Amino acid sequence: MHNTPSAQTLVASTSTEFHAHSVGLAHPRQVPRKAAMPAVGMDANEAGQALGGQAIAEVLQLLNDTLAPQRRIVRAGDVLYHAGDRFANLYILNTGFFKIVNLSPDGREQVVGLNFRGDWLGFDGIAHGHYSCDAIAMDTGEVWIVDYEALMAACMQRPSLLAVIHQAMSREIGRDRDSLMSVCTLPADARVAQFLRHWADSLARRGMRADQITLRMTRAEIGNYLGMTLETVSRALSKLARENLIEFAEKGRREVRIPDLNALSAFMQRCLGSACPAPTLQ
Amino acid sequence: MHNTPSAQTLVASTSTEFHAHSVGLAHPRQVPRKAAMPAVGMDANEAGQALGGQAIAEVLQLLNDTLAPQRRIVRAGDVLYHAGDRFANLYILNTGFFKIVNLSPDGREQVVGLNFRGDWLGFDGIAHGHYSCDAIAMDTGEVWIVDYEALMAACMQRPSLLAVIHQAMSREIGRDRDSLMSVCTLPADARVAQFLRHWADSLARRGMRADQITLRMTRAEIGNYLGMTLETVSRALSKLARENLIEFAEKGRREVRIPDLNALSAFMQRCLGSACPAPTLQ
DNA sequence: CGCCACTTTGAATTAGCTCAAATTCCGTGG
DNA sequence: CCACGGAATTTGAGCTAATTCAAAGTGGCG
Repeated sequence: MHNTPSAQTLVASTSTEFHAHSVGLAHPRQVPRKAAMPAVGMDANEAGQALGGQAIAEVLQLLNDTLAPQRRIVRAGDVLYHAGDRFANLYILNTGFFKIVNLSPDGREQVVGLNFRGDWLGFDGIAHGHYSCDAIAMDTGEVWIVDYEALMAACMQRPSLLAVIHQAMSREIGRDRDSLMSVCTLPADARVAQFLRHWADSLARRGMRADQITLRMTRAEIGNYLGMTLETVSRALSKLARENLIEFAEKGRREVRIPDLNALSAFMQRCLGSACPAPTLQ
Repeated sequence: MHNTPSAQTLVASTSTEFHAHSVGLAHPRQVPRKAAMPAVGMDANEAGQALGGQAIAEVLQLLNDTLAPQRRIVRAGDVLYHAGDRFANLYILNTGFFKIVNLSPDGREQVVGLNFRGDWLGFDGIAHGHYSCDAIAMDTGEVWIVDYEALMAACMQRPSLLAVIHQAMSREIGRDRDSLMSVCTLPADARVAQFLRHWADSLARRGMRADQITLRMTRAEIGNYLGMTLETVSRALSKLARENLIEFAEKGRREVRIPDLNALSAFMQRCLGSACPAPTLQ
């Protein structure tokens, strides 16, 4: 792998393209060795991975009540914060979609996260007092701005608020690790399938329809996020369409219908199976 | 890429075997217990990256004073917690060395993190009330066990303690994202070079000698962590040795001397350069 | 209507994987 | 102390998934 950052530019961070957001990797997490697996029907991982729509609403409510955060409307391409900016705020995404882009000194650029409604942004800035990546809106949306110091002060009064934040950070850590696992262990086709599945799950969890998703990123951005070239993304999508696992809307290739989510997961497994006899790791 | 989880097993997760490095005894281990090693001569570059040895000592001191955490001695192969275990504690690594392994339901296994003295373990469990990965000792060491609830209670009294924890979580997020970027944007050779560089920097930051590192993982484990096969790791290391960027100890190939860290970084850049004209990713 | 960015698809190339064999290590037991 | 055996490592030789290069197709928008 290793797709060179070069030529095929990631397009547009700041471009005007319409939004995008996330999906990441969803995939089913471990069957907890000894555990109580929750939520039926939904991916184990995803089940707890994030709060459901209801919970998100509650958190937003709580924040609104305790801190009356400032609002900010963003449009596609707007940069909420830049790598290197002084850290002062955390942000909560009320509507819209963001991508998180890591930058290396030598010019490499990597999409390391995609965020949906209810997600927090800016945790990366706490460690060093400066954000370590760019947060870029991929669509029109609204973020709530929370002063970190004020938030901490509020937390001292309300432990439940603190718990909410810790859960959000913990979830972020889990998501990032899942991303790494996907990139390291899945072949390209499976990664794309999982990407779609994750996106759909993310929408579903928030109460939005999951059978009809609008990719808010170019093939180049998806490829960057998944660690492959835009051509490979395109080929993978074409293959999925050929096998009727997805359908493109009549016009434009950004709208994707997913008739059967489970079929997508099955495809993923098939990709894996066709190369690995029997793990038995450990 | 996509190295199949199959055949080449990752060795040992849950096993109790001493696996590996029995080498453990015969080499320069980390600094003694409570020595507050000052970390002189550390890499300027890395200085701000994370807490230095001094800061780590202070944090340990603070924790010791406020919570008198329980201690646990671990030996190579010991599992601190399993994916699925009920979350109750966070852990701080006082001495030793851990790997964090993510598991997927279908048997894939992915090393998603490596931890050194001063690092926290267990944040991944906060989100869902269950740990989402395995934490496995790779050498003899000591961890301090901190009851999460008690820690939160203590934080309500001491905001500075809370800040410490948030910084640790934030750093973890940053590290994970850097890993993803490495895997996605660097060719195999560069990834191995960066891995060594990172390891050395981690040691230096903690006041240990960085020119002489003992890899406590098999080639298979390193490969898994870096998203490549063990053969590729081996070839990359051989290449680095051929170019005199590293030297193996007379006996055994687990001990690596790094004459010049900057040369390693230069090598990395060279790997990149030899394939990419000019980014300009805007 | 026409430009431009995005996408698709094909063909050639290659980094990294798979398979295989030889070598070195290291722990164990005689 | 040395021989034996399993595990880890190295190295070579194909093979292949994914990349690179190239060209044609499509859609959105001024």
